[in-house]
Amino acid sequence: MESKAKKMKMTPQRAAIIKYLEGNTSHPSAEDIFESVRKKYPMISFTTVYNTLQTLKDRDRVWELNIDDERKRYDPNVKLHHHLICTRCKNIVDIFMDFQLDVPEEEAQGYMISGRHVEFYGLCPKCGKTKNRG
Amino acid sequence: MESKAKKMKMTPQRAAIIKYLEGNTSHPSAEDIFESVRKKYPMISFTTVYNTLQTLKDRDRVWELNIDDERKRYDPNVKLHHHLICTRCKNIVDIFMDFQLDVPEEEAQGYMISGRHVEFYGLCPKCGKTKNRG
DNA sequence: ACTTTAATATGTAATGATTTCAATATAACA
DNA sequence: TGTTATATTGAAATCATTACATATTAAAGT
Repeated sequence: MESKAKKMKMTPQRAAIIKYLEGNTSHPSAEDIFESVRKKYPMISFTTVYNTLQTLKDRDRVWELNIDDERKRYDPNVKLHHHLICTRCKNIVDIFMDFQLDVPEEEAQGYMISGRHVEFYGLCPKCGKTKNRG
Repeated sequence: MESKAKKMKMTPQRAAIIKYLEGNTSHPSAEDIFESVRKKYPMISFTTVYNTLQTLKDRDRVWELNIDDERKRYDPNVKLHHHLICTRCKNIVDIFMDFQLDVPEEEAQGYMISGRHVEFYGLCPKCGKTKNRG
């Protein structure tokens, strides 16, 4: 059984992926990670990227975001925060605000709520300026 | 150019899809819609389901949700509300609460925010009871 | 009712992200 | 240094969704 504490075997590929993610606020996709790590490890495979992401997810070291409708995005910051995505270019930024998000019993319909995430949609400064082109 | 007001041609297939969606709070996937409508219209194609959903989206008559990491889900209720998903069985229920979700200028980083959506994660009553099986 | 026409339905093929699989390689630890 | 469980790789498979070409039809006007 997987657990957060379980040690993970370190490999150069994993180290490179972890290093790329460390402090990264760009919310990269698997492909972004692959392309970046590939510069240093040309032989790395997509499967390794996905495997490593799964391993990190299992250990709560990375957060898989579904906010982008085209692909999954990954966030190494697993502390509670929220996101704002540009609906045009899909750029994502962090929102560190502590919203009051309590759901009254009767609204929760018997669910045991364990997580909450606010998604904001809008246009980034760049896309906001070029609304009518592209 | 598409617009919310633009009339859409009505066909039996579309009528069936719309009827299925009307008042539907199950947040169906495209496949759910396809399987349901197929009972009455065995010849309907998946493409028609997706085309119709696109048409309805363009007219803001349906909301495409990315909350389920496996597939897109559709909600005919386009009035602002939020969602709670069971992380095990992916059942989704509506949360009608008016949270205060204002983002201060400096947090918005120049984005023009146009939408907001709170996603809650948890276990539904049924899955909560069977945590350790399956 | 009949025509016209743009919009829609269909089936099939293509796409793109993600997963599976079998064979090979290697980190960790005795 | 040898053993072994775990990771890496590349190729193929899967699954949701989209694109495309052809046939059909709703809608609007005659």
